[in-house]
Amino acid sequence: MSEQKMLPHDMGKAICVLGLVKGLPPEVVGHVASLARVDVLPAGARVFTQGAEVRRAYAVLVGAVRIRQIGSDGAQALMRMIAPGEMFGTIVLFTGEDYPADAETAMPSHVVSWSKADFLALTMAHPQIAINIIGMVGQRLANVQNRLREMATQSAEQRIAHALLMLVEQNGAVEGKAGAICMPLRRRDVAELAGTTLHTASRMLAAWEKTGLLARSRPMLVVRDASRLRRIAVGEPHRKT
Amino acid sequence: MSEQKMLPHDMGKAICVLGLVKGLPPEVVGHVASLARVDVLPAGARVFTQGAEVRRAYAVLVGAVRIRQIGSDGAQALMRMIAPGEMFGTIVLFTGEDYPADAETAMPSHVVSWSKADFLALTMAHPQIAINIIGMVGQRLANVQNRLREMATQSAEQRIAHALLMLVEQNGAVEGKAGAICMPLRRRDVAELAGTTLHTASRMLAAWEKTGLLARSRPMLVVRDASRLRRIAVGEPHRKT
DNA sequence: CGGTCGCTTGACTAAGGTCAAACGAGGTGG
DNA sequence: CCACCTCGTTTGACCTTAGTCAAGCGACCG
Repeated sequence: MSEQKMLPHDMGKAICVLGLVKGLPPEVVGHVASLARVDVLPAGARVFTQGAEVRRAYAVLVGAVRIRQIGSDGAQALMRMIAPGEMFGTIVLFTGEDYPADAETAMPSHVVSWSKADFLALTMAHPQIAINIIGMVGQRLANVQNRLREMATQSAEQRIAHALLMLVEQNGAVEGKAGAICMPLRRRDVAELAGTTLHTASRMLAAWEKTGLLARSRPMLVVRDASRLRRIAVGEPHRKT
Repeated sequence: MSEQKMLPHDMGKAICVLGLVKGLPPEVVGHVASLARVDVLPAGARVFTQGAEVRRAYAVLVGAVRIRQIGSDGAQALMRMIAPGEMFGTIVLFTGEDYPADAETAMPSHVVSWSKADFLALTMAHPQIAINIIGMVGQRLANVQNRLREMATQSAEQRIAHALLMLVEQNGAVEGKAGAICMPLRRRDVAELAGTTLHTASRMLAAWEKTGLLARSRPMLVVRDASRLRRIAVGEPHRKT
């Protein structure tokens, strides 16, 4: 795993993008930054492995990370894509369990991390950090619960639409009705995000590309008409009750 | 909403069952208890409503509470059943959003609660409480993520089996291979938990009752053979990849 | 005793998963 | 520079799961 330290003042700036340190005085941010380690990773590098003991908490500075969970039966689900500025593998530090998923870079990335001991100490020392973490995980929880409900009640088409919309929001690169998803996204990724098969996802996306709803700029996707996609996402009810 | 205060020393004892106050000195537990309110509610009472402003954090002392989310299309999903000793409507206090779901009693219940201001103040004053909350929500998140993966990859039969197993674990009333689910559970509840329809759930449960895997003691269910149910839950793979 | 609510059951259907095969682009080595 | 190999994708044909529609039953409550 290739790794390097940034200069302190660079770190301070880089760290600021994290919600983690919101509301903290600059000197504390500096302290948080001083404890951080930065790894520069190629695409496809494993950051941590499902079932492994938790040693560090992570965040993405540049690039993207795939968080994938594998069931005991071997079935895979893509829990989330991590965009720059987001943390991952953090909450599990507080539950004492092992990593519940695999994390691997989806493209060349810079990943910052803290040791478990340092991170726990920071949390105890600065209640504001704890509050920030609760807020972050609260939003994650709300997000996952929404996906759970969608998964339970909506059609494959709607779920795929929702997955794309989520990715667009997450990446923020929106202009007008269009929004780019700034990370490599394979059909299989979309399928696992939406809880469907590679084949169904491929058919659906191909159809949408045909109607100009989507465009592809090689490994990335561009949503050309977000409002139409949103209409599909809430679509006409397919189930009753 | 019928409501009453318990005597202080009773509250202290009752509050102790909550993971919230784990590791706290007795006098702090007493303080937490002194700020609590207890409501005695009949079955079917609304505790809070999806979309309403967050004012209080809750826990169940006796009884059971259904947490149900309704999508914009009207589709309903049962996010969780709350058993005695568990908290609900708590995390959202820290995210500043509205309640993301409805909460209503599934049977006559005693519900304890704290005001938002009190609860936040407690959290700031005692980092250990914040840590406990992160631990709780972390486990919730892990649980929901597991359900999400199951929802995405498993058959209706497996998901229903998982839902029942989860409820048995949650209620702890296990003896040998059998485990009672100590709360009223309608077919519809099981269906919404497992992300399937009333009809499919009914068929499945009826079949399992026929083979002696399950038994029904009026509004509750008893799992007669947990190991067989577990075998169904992990069942032979229905999907590839 | 009647009404409501929850449950059961059967017949039908369609969404979407499975199986199979082939294509295209990108990278590598001869 | 081309041949080849691999990985991701596309597409078609088929079939199963489970959702939909439609009744009817039984139990509990007022």
